[in-house]
Order: sequence, then structure tokens, then C-alpha cells
Amino acid sequence: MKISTKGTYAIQVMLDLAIHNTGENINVKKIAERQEISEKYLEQIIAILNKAGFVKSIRGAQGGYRLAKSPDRYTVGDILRVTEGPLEPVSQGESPLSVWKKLTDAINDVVDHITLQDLVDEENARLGGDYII
Amino acid sequence: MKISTKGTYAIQVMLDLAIHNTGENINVKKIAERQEISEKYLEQIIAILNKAGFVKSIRGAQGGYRLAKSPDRYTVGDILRVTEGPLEPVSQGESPLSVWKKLTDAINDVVDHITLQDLVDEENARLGGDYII
DNA sequence: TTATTTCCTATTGACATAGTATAGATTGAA
DNA sequence: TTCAATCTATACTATGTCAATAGGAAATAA
Repeated sequence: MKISTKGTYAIQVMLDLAIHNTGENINVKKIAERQEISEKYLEQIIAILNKAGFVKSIRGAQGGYRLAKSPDRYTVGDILRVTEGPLEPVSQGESPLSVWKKLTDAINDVVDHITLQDLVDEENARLGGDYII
Repeated sequence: MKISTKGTYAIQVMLDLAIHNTGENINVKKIAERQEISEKYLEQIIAILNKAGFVKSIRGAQGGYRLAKSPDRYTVGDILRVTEGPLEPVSQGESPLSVWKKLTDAINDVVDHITLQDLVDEENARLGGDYII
């Protein structure tokens, strides 16, 4: 009953891009340093986000990544599902009890009502509001 | 983001014991047949339920298992946590975002408000109510 | 005693996770 | 054009978990 690091790292990446959104491109190295994630592994996760169109990549020198949309237009559910697959703790049909559907619905309901902007706000509040970009 | 078969099998076992509760002991073989689960693997799962005091075992010939309490006194959450461990999709402290706590709370809230008796009722309804013990 | 049944421990094959390694393609600043 | 910075792709590996399988010991009814 775990969300893998792939999913949590993806959230961290998106949050990092949202918070450090100065107009400059952000490269993998910086994100990896700030989030303390292996650079090479992070590349693989960002590749997924890129293919899904969640981030825009700018290649070449001074390249990097940016969010494709504003943070209020991503939900945590969007990001988790693209990295983790369907958020369904028991496969459909495996055991025909309504409890599994209720569980699936509850999980998706939570993550679909929290946006990336919510996480940004939370992070800003956590840092006391007096942090510099 | 999966509940393993250990957890779902445990629910099936408990439900089987609840439904076929005639006063006689129910042995692993019968449960394994009815639920279509490997007999040997089932032994291991029942051992967990036994150690947790959820079922009572009677050894020797004509032995078997029974529920330790009436079905309305178990929740699905009780059974899942004893087999799966804490229902916590992201380990505490791993990523300090409130979304993970909300998710944990939502999951536990669902499974803690469904009893084994609820599953029995559901199963009886599913079978049209005209089934024989 | 014998058949049945639980109890206990060890082992295994398949698969997923979380990386690491290597090579290469593309871009843009100088 | 040069060349470093950056993304892209693939392969490999170490570790762990899952889902059994296997074999036998201990208990008990008949």
C-alpha cells in the first residue's frame, strides 16, 4: 500500500518548478540538488512528465525545464497517475467487494482536489512566507 | 499503490469464516477450495490472523478455525492493517506535504467504517438472499 | 495407532523498485 | 564552427517484496 518514490519525486519536481518559476529554465542538476534526488534517476522521472506534456523542455546550453501550465491547473492526482498508473489499490474484478471501489474513490477524491498551487501555498506558509525565490 | 493479495485474501478468509459459521470448525482446505487460493499460502495468512487473535484455531483431526468475535466487531481496516501493516501510502517524514496525511486519513476512514458484517450482508444480497449455509 | 489437521521454517521464481552506467543526439552561446 | 551544456534512450544491477511451494513437526479425534 505504497506510493513509490517515482510518484513522490514527481510531485517534488513539479513543486520545485512551480516555486522557482522565475522565467529562467531550470535544469535537472538544480532540482536534484535541492530535492536531494539522484540526478540520473530524476532525469527518467522528468522524461515521463515531459512526455505527458506536464513540463516543457528547452534543450541546449542554458536549457532546462519549465511548467507547461500554471500551478493551479495541475492536480496531485494528475501527477501521481501519470507516474504511478491508476490509483486503484485492488485491481477491478479481483475481489468483487464494494469496499475496494469505495477506497479507490476516496483516494482519487483526495488527490483530485489538491492542486499544485495548493502545495506551493503550503510550502510558502511552511517557510514563514519570508523566503526568497 | 496496491494492497497485496495477503490483505485481500485475509478479507476473503474472514468473510468465508463469517458466512460459513455453523458451529463446526472450518479447515484451511475448505476455505482454499471455496476462495480458490493456494492452500499452503493460505496457511501463512491464517497464521497471521491467528497470532493477532482474530481467529481461534483448533488443532488435530476435525480441527480448523473459527472467528474469535462476531463479524460486526471486526472492521476491514483491522484485518488489512494486521496483514499489510499501516495503511500509509507515503511514509511519515518522507515528504512533508499535508496531502499524504489527508490521503492516509481518507483511506483509513473508509476501511474503519466497514465491518465484516457489512461484507456478509453485501455477499448475501449479491447471492440473492436465497443461499444456504 | 492412524488419519487428519494445524503449526513452523526454509526456499524459490518472478517481478518491481531505485537506482547506475554508457552512449548519443540536439541545441545554442561564444 | 566549436564545444559545453543539456536532454534522450537503453541497458544493466542490486535489493527487496510477492506469492507461492515444500517438508516436516506437533496435536488431537476416532
